Amino acid sequence: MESNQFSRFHEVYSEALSCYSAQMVDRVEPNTAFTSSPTKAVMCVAEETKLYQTESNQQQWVEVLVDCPGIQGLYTYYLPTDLIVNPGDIVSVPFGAQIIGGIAIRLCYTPPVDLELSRIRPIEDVITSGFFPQSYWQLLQQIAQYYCSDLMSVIRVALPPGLLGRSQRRIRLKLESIPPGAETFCSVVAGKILRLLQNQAEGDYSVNYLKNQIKGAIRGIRELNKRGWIESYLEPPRPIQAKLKTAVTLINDNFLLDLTSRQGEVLQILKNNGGEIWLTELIQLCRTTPATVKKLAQKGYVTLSEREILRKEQGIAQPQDIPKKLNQAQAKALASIQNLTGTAQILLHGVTGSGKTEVYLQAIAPILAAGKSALVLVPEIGLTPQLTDRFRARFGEQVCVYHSALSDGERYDTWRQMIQGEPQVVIGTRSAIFAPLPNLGLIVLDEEHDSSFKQTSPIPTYHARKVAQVRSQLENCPLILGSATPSLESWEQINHLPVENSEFYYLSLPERIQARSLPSIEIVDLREELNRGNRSIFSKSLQSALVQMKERGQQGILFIPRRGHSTFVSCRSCGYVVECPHCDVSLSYHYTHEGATPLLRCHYCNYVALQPKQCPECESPYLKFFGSGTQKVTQELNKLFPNLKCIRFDSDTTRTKGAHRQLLARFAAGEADILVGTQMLTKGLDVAGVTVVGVVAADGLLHRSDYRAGERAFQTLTQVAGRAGRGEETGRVIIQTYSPEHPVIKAVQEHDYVSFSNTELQQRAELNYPPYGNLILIKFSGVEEKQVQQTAEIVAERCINLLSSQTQILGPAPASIMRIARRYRWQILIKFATEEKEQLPDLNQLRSLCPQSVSMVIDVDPMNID
DNA sequence: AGCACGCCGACT
DNA sequence: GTCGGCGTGCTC
Repeated sequence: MESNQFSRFHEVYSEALSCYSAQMVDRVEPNTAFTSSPTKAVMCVAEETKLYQTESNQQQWVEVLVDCPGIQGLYTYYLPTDLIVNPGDIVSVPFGAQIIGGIAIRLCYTPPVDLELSRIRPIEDVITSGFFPQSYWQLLQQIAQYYCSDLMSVIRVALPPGLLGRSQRRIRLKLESIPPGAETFCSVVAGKILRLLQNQAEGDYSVNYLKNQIKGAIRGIRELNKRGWIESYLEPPRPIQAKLKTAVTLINDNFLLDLTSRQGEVLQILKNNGGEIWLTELIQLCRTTPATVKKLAQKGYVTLSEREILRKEQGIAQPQDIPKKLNQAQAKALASIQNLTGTAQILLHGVTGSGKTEVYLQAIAPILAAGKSALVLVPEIGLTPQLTDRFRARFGEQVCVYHSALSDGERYDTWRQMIQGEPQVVIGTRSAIFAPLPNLGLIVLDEEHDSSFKQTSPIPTYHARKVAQVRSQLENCPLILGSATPSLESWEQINHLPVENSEFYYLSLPERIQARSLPSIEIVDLREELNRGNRSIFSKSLQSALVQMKERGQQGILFIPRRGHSTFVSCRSCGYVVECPHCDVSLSYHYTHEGATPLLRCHYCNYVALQPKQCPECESPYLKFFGSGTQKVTQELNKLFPNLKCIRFDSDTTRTKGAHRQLLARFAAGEADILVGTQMLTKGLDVAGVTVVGVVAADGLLHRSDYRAGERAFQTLTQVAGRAGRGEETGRVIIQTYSPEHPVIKAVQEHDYVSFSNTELQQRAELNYPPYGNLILIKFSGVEEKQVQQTAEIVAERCINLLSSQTQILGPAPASIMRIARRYRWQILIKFATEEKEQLPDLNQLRSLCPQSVSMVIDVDPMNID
């Protein structure tokens, strides 16, 4: 039986609160985070406190940071006598016509001087009380500042979705006042809405839903309202509810004669089960009814209580697993990690298959034993069920996962369970770096080079590694960055930092576990292949490797770097390429099933079109698709090797929940010989039977305008190659390319991270790119091309005045894909030396230069600048 | 984000 | 003349 978590939850809160308010008030500095506060009185609160203390020592005004896009600053509310609010509480407040969420920032004895008392409205409710530990609040503020974002936006990523509620306008039918045949004498839109409402059981929809369903819905709603057929109302935000379950507790085991035999049996069973059990279980166990149990409660034998239960994503039960024996390098790394005290950053550079996970596991065990928690971040949790399974096998119930694919209820419950501070391991994706663990002992970023740790939109455009670094300092705990191909940022930090800065450590796992060798990598020159008359997308080498693989009963992976190399349709006669009408990109060919009309889809805005029968330009019927997507490769494979069973693994086949796990499980069980897929294959896939890895065409990765293209290509290819030969058999990797002499290809072939990174770093240094210089990308987008361009020019102009002459301002220039989803895109790139970061002015003020129709996003440390 | 208020074109 | 479009501006 679970303990009463609900009451524990509140105990934790009240404890936290006692030391909380004072710290909190100190930390709010009116001139940093809340510059544009409409409440000017903030700064003289301390003095006024004395003045008013004799008259009233009640803090009846609360300044609230409201959750409303485009709003910054604090709003003052008054505190109804029946509510207790503390700084840091999540509250629900009226705002205009709606009710929204917000954070109570501070309590005041006096209302702001420049505000009429009658305009101040009351706090509606307290949603969650005092959970932000001191260092957590600092983390949020520092991150907001670093990423030129507002505090509320950072709070939004940190909190589970739906916690900050928002009221919604809904309409409902007034059945009694609708005349028969109503829709025949009202407008078409009104009729549509009427019919929709009539088909819904309650006759009730949110206005937003109707707006999405029917064009011009607002007009129809107004009409119906005027006719008096519907009424409109504001539904207050419904906070996520804790899920309750009834527990039955035995309180009197002195069974008297007032019991029927059935009741006696039930009590006996309850007693045998430890005296406490869920009502549903008891009913099932005794084959009885709730009425019987209620009767027992009336007679005073048992009590019924509502207990909160936590919805937690349950992994498949794992057999208990014990720590594995470490090889020398692993043992050395573990020892170094365990010697650390306080904040420190460790780069754990281990080749693919070197057993990094085992080091994490053994590093975490003593943390848990010491009553602390650990945070493990991974690129995409859905892709690595294997990792979570291993953690569950080792730590059982102490493991919980936190990522965006969880339902709101699951996220909310997991989040609250984390606050309670029981020692636990949280495994999650990017946003889990904000997991509110009060007693953090270790943070691990696995595959720290992975670009999914960076958020591109919406703001804040944070990188989980940066947040982890700040957090590790604030929480005074170590941070492990693990990778086979460390990001150049992390590598540079370790290698060229002054030696006396002992906060950084480099630990290397240069060999695979059990002395397995790294796979041999063969480079195939596709130009030569063509010269020899092989027009298949598979080289002779790859073909023979696949045949051999099948003969030996082994498995293989075919990797297709899709981005930049997707299948586009073009005319053989005139070269016309079918493009998306909303974006400046070509449409991709999608094969759904045999005989279906081919669909063309835009990867940026999801626009779908049928493939034209003939070229719209020259009317030639010869439209052909180019490139090799997963579909085409699978088809070719089936044609060439009909006896090879393959599984397609891409965003088309893995869209549904649990699909990743299912496909991987089928593959691991040997149901298929080959897994064909895109980027998703590169991460954490560990199937012992895989001996062959083929890269169909590496060129899509190599030739890109982005300055990070080389780094990313090296990482991706190395990671993919690393999937081969993880079992007994040595692996074989075949990389097909038109540019075999490319330095990235050479470095991948030699497994030579060091020489690759040195070359790459040299180039970065010359051009002052990260990690040597810092970048900030300011992105503009809007429907009106002229307006977007003008705004970009005005902002760039202001930047020149605002920033020091040391700072380079590149642009404004149109983005390389100039239009996405009908919006034109321009950008400005700011490049500056790391030392200047501190003196950078607040770029957020540039927002005031933007007309409403142009959106501006500040991307600090952008990953893509093309 | 919503929802006011307010200013211009197509109708009774 | 009014109705109803949707462009700015405010919400404690």
